[in-house]
Amino acid sequence: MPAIPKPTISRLCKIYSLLEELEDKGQLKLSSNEIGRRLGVGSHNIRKDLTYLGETGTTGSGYEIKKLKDQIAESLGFTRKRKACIVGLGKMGTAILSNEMFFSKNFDIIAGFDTNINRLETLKIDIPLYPTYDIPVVVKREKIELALLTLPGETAQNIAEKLIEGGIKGIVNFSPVVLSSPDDKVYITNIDIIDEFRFLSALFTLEKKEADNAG
Amino acid sequence: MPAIPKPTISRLCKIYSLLEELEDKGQLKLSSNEIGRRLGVGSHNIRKDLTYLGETGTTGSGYEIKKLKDQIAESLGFTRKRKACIVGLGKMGTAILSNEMFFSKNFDIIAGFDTNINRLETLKIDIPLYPTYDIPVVVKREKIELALLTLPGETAQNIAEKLIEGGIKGIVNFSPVVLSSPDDKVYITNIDIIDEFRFLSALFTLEKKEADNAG
DNA sequence: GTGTGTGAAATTCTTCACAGCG
DNA sequence: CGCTGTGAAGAATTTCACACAC
Repeated sequence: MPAIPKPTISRLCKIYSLLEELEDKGQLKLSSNEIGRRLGVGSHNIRKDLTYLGETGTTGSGYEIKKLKDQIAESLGFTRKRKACIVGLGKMGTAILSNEMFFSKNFDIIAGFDTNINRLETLKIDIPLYPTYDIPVVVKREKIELALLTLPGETAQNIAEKLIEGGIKGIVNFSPVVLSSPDDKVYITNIDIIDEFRFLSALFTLEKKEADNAG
Repeated sequence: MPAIPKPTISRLCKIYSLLEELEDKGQLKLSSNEIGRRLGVGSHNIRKDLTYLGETGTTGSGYEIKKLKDQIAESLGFTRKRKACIVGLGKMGTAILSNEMFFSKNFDIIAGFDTNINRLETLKIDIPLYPTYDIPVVVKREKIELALLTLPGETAQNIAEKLIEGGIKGIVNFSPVVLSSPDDKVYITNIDIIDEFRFLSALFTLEKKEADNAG
């Protein structure tokens, strides 16, 4: 079987979320058409994506939600919970932590870190908290695989290096700087709301320019 | 000139952020190599991206930061500020608002909305606040182009329709549901931290499977 | 020598079109 | 019939390789 393309992996993750949502609502089946509509993608594309899961169940009238979900979980490795941590417990970090949705079935947030030691003492969070200089040792000891960075600014790169020193495998960076991986063994995803706003603005602009050229 | 590919637009937005950051630090020039390293992309790719800006300045030893930034702004429409709003003023929404970085040079957040009217009265935020049923009329009146959704759950789709009714042009959805655009005139970006964690987990898993197969 | 610019090649990804199944 | 599965065609994107400029 050929390797699964990155865009397909990304869509499968979203499909998985969607399946969770629909399963909670009690829905049992759905079609590639419905998935496509919900994700803003053609149904062809969805069906093609699903072929990478090996056999996807011979239905005929759509996919069985529970089964499909299990197959994605199996292929993509969502069958066991992974350990994660959060670095930066300012407003942003605590907001994300308090959002109960974050305690997903797939991840356990087992540690929090912050540079400000006083803050650590006042927070009412029921996960162990540590100062950031403990990152390498705690990450290594607890075998933490994933980290979420919610730092106010500049410090992100510096912290990322501590995480990597501890052997972290992936980082989702929510801090307003572009984080780069010094090492190709560590995967980094940068999320930046401003960049997303810019992306959308660019789409408006380019769409408009095109229309002007056509007219 | 051919249309700019979407992936290129996305990278140009990130490059723009990077240039802002470096400009603030007083740096004057940088090479495609440096940009590529910071973004985790090949320098070829960066150079190719930059050719879509028309002439990018005949340098020879890298790009002049200020000039390149202006060219991106010009091509992608970052020359004027766009009006934006935020819907959902729970912990997440207020955290993002209080993050001063969000008051970017490119966007003005001129309104906030929340369903909970009592909450609106207690918040100390210096932008006008409205209940969500006012969304269509306020968005239309203020000519708001962009919206950030930070809602706890289910309500997102419903709110999105109110925004569209008001004539919004783009939505960045931070709520934990996949939002779909009922209308192709409205661009929607879904950001979901769990999905990003899943994506990274999938990469680990697939990388490992591949290694196992090879061994 | 270091670094950009770019057509062409290579690759990756998406779309199509249609066979096959319930 | 509606819906899935899939090889083949097509399109979009990335990578390459080398000419040119400082």
